[in-house]
Amino acid sequence: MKPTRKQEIIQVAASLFKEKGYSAVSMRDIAQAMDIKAASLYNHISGKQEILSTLILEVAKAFTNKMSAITLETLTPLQKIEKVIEIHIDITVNYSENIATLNNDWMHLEGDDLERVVKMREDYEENFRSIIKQGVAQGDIKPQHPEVILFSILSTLRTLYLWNEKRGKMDVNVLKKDMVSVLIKGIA
Amino acid sequence: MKPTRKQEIIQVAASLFKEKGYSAVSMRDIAQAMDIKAASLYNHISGKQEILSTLILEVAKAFTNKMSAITLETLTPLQKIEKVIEIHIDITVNYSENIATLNNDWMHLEGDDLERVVKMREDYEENFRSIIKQGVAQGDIKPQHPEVILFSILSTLRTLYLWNEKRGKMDVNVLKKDMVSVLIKGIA
DNA sequence: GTCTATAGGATGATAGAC
DNA sequence: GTCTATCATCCTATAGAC
Repeated sequence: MKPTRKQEIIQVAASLFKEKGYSAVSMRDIAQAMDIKAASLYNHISGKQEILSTLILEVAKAFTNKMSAITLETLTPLQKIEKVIEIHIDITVNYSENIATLNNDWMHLEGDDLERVVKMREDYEENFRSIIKQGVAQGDIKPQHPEVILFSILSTLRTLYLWNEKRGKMDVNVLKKDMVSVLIKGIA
Repeated sequence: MKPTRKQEIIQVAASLFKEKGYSAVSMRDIAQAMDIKAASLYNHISGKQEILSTLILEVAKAFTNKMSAITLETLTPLQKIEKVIEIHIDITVNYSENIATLNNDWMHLEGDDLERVVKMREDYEENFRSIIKQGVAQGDIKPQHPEVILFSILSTLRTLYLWNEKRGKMDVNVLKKDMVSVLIKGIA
């Protein structure tokens, strides 16, 4: 599929945003990377804000959809956590630049988009928290502070995008197995 | 100890940088937060870059020093990892805004400062990697990919600063114990 | 779909008065 | 130590020609 000009702009912008952050990238930077002038961008997009919200909403929706699908499945809590780890790796492989922007520049969203994304993130976390609490209640997960478990797994998964160079050489399925093992069974 | 005016500026800037990122905060923003005019800032600091490099170098040095001290101690690899987790929590409690800036805005450093900080981070990672490899060699740590272990622990520790509101209610020593347990022994 | 030209405002930083 | 005034540059975005 040949990308539309709009999709091209968003992809180029995503790569620059990942490198320097939304605020440090100008419309001129994006245009220069495409070998056109900044004014030409506005024939395809309404402004810089549209690039940001498109980029972030795309991947935020992916996470939300996958997570609610997992919640509905009939699996043990530990199996669900395993699935969460796997979908995180899959989405990271496909949207690594979007995730950088979601993590680092969500606060530069404006209006309804900001509210929506914050809400999606809260819902996601709440779903994850429920899985952990259920695992603790069933005795499958250690009676540790659920917040500590949630935080430590989630921060590893959320920064996976930073790890793409080293991961590049690793097979995705090997990475999934290792990650599941380390996060669930520990290292000792 | 009463902070100097310069230290005040850096502290106020750190808080704003943590919230919106270095590039999105103007000298006028910093001045406004101190109830003075932007031009007055230049009586105390040479420019925005100086704020950034002071902030980052301060905490980068703290990590580097603590890490090389641990390397020299006579402990088992697992005990060393335990110590690394503990010093990360301690430094995060004391420098939470600096760490946000180190993590998110190091690429906006210029000249020698940029090189120095990148090198310090590489050295830090290399020390950590050595500890893990030694643990694997001795059979104390699972023969998992050392990179996966390194990455998963380090990304949890590096984003601890994001967790200060929830952590606020938790005792630091309880947090250390839980974190060590989750990261080393897993959750199952 | 891209260009030139430009508006209108923000930005980092300096000069010089108090 | 802070101020006002200002400079030179950069920013997002628009208008209108091709």
